[in-house]
Amino acid sequence: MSTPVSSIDEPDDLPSVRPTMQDVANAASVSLKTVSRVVNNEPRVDERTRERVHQAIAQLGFRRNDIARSLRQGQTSSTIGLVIEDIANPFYSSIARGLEKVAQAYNYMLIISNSEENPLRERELVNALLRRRVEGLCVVPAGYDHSYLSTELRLGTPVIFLDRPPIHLQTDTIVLDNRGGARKAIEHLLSYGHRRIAVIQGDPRVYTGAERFAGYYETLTAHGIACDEALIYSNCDDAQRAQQATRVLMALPHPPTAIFATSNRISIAVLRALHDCACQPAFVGFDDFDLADMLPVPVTVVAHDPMDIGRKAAEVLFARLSRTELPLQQLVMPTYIVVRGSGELPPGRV
Amino acid sequence: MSTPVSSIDEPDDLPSVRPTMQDVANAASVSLKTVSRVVNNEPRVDERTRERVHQAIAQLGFRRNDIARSLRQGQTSSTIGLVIEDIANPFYSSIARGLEKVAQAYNYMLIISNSEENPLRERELVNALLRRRVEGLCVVPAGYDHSYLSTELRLGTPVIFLDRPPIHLQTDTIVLDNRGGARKAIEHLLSYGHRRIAVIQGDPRVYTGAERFAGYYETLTAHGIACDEALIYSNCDDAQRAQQATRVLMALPHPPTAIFATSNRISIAVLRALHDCACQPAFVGFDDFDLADMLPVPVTVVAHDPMDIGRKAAEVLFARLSRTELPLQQLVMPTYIVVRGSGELPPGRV
DNA sequence: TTGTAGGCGTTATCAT
DNA sequence: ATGATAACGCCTACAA
Repeated sequence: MSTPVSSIDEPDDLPSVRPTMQDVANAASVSLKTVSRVVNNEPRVDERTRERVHQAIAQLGFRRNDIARSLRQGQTSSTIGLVIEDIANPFYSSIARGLEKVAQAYNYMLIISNSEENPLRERELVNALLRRRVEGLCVVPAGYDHSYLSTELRLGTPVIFLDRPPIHLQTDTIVLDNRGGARKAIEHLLSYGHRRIAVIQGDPRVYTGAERFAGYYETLTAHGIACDEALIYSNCDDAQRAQQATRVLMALPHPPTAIFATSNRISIAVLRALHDCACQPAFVGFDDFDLADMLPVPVTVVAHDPMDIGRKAAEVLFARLSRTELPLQQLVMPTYIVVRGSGELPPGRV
Repeated sequence: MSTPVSSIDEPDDLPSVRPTMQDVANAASVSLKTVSRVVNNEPRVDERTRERVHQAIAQLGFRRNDIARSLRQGQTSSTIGLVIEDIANPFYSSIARGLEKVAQAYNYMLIISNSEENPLRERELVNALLRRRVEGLCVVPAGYDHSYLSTELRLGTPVIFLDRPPIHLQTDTIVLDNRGGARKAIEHLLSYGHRRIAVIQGDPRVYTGAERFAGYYETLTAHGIACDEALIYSNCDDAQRAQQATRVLMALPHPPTAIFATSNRISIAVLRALHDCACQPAFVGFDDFDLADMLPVPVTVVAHDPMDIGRKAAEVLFARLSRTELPLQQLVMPTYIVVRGSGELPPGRV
């Protein structure tokens, strides 16, 4: 073995510790401030000095520490936080994409974290993001009390709620026209002669579901149709339960002639159940999904543009960050029926 | 109007600037260090002092600045970076989910950025993440030269390549068994008697596509079947082109009896085209997708577990972060055939 | 139990 | 054109 005097373990003579501006300054025989000038492309640096500094930077593998940089007052972390239920869900990943697209244009980065629909985790994640000094926050809330954010709002951090409004807190919000979408779905089915329309929904306490159910209920009532309790199934976010509900519904002595599913995941479960039993009621689902047009009976849905939610949220957020005067935003994004076949099946064929 | 002496614009007397530990210390009449102790739950603080500090914290809305905290040597940013092509693509969002799941267990956060398959942007994003001192990096590379990361590796930042290996760089890599998956697909079709098997692929320079095509080519050759150039379509990542290729293929005087699509997106485009024309060759696609089992002819695919790629990547990454001795990782994740119907159609029905 | 001094890596300010 | 010095908000080390 050779003399283990030096702690250098690389074949070249480069140290394996992360270099700082001071290291670069030493290597280039200039002051730290000159390195800072070069790194930040400030003017008034001699060309030869600049060149020398650049060489030292390349040789040492120096990279400006943006964390230290952001510590200086006025400097920003250029980071925004997003809290969602599950990034693997296409609805949320589209929102994230829309957000990130705008963020990239502003040279901001996006920290994404998954609450898994757990109020406690939501709050922990929000706090963790704020401790990291994200400059703005987008939240798809899982909890039922967001007053814990009021101080943060007062301190100037823009917080935008997506898909569901905040509770006990006033801040910018972007939601879908859930109720209107459901109304359109039910009116569509009514216009094809359906009178016994079942609904399969998830947790009725979740805002979106509650609104969609309200749209269902209101519309039937408005058309003078009494809701048959036997046709209402709740807490079917789980695919198993949605399928079971579908089977029970279709086995009723007087089954529904149409089914309305209040979400993507429920729709797919219901369609699977209908696929297995041989019955074919009319069907409309809330949320569009891939290949809906390719199924044996193409699926009519209430669609919307999730990526646009993210984009709009980002626009509001960056407007706030740039201190643009802006009233409280309460945006409602449109929903619309996409007619494909399943929603136009006539009644009386079950 | 009352005297506008104070700059306070809130009804209460709370300042609207973000408080620091010093502010809390002043409010509680203790030293900064005592506040630090309370904030970090250190022992040896008098209960009454602790209480007073907690009150000041609550009143001022103090939140520890983790950016400043991480500046102290030895402290970490507890952040990892992920560079992918597009988070809205379910394959990548599943990877992200797997990663984030493990990261959350370690109390790390995940910064996600989209390269949009642009090598330049990939590099910019990687650099931006490193400037933010992410402690580790996961990259689905778009570029063709990753030597720019060698210095960073030497400095100790774990970098893991996902789905595609790095070029001109040695580092941990997790890819799918692309070639083996393609081989299984082709052997499956061969076992059902197919001899004219077309392939529709994307950019042949992209690693995954190249491997999958190689698997196709090798397997045919190994079985003594000469590849018919007329049955090979490349650069069909665009849905339009994939559909066009399918139509041209099926209009050949001697059309293929089976089609192999090398990706998710291509599969869906091909199936759409086949849906329109009335022909029904056997079909196997690489990548599974939602509702593949619900299409009129359920779709046989080469499947894998994207979330597991993310999980495994995170495990390797955190092992490296904890300085666990670990040889260079070159993981190959398994792929397997999911038999559903479309891949078992016999030849001679076109 | 509590406090003081110094430094993390950068930028702002002011001097030379 | 270049440099010295003082922050930024926090934690470590040590002292009282």
